[in-house]
Amino acid sequence: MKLHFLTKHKQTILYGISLAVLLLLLKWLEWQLLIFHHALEIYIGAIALIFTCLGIWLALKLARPKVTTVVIEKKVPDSGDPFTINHRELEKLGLSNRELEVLQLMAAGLSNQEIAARLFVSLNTIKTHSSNLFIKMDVKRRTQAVDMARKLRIIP
Amino acid sequence: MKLHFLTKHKQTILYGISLAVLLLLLKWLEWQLLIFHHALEIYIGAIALIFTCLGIWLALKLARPKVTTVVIEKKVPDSGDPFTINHRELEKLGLSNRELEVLQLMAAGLSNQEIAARLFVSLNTIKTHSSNLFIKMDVKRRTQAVDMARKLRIIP
DNA sequence: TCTAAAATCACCCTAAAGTATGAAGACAAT
DNA sequence: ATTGTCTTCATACTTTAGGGTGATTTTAGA
Repeated sequence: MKLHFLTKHKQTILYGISLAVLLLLLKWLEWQLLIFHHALEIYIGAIALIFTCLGIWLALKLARPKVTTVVIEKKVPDSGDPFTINHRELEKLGLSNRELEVLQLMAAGLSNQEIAARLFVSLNTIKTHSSNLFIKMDVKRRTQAVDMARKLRIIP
Repeated sequence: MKLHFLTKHKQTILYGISLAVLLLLLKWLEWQLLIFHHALEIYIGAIALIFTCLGIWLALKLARPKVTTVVIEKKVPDSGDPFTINHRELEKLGLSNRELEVLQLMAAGLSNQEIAARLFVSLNTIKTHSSNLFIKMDVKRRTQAVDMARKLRIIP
């Protein structure tokens, strides 16, 4: 039981010991201060330095690592079919017809102005559609939207 | 030049100002110490606390975030072609290494600002690279460039 | 060593993209 | 009839992209 406790909390115990050593060091520094009365600035500086390092160390040790999810497409050899639309992903996004059209024209490299002309609507309409589809796809830019759409096989 | 310096080093300047404020605070604390002579422990404690926080803050701000990558494999029907770079087309375009890098990051949906950060160069540099590659590829926009690059099999 | 291409950066300016908000008509479902 | 979504459009504003120019520094080759 005791041994298990030791092994399990080895980390914590080590931290505790380190802290104790640190406090001893501070006490020693304080004692030094009594001898060299004009070393206050040095003492303060040392304290600052030590605790800055402590803070950095704490942050690095304890901060939870950021988790990023990366979708990697595993290619599966498949017969001839070059491209089939992934209807499941498409429905999951909830894009409307018009938004999908705009997305496809974006992927072809058209500007909003050109898309508007192609679809016989105003530039503002295209901006609205694009903004909405960016929100639905959770992206910030058209290039991201196109990239994601390709990865999800929504567009060729 | 000056304005750009201000905007680019805004972060750094803010850090500097924060540090200055912190030092002022310390001076003030020191002055307090002269009045309440028995507050040394409190003073030291405050220093320790402040600099621990500073350390934590520094670490969180400046340390590159640890990234744990969670890979989710996603099966995608593939036409048996595992993408081979078309070196002939690539040479025909005459893109430089850096320009190709920028193009690839564009295709991943990054903004010029993000590309600059990724490649550790300035925004202006990325703009220059992108302009040059647009000329070489004879396109007008990044979206067109990405589309053409995919069609020419220069990027996946 | 000299040179040409590549890479870097800055400044100014315009164009395009994107954000936020509001609104109105069409149309299907309840 | 009311509700909700889609589509359309506008206005105002901010941010990003892109064009043009000029410059310095690296780097690789003749």
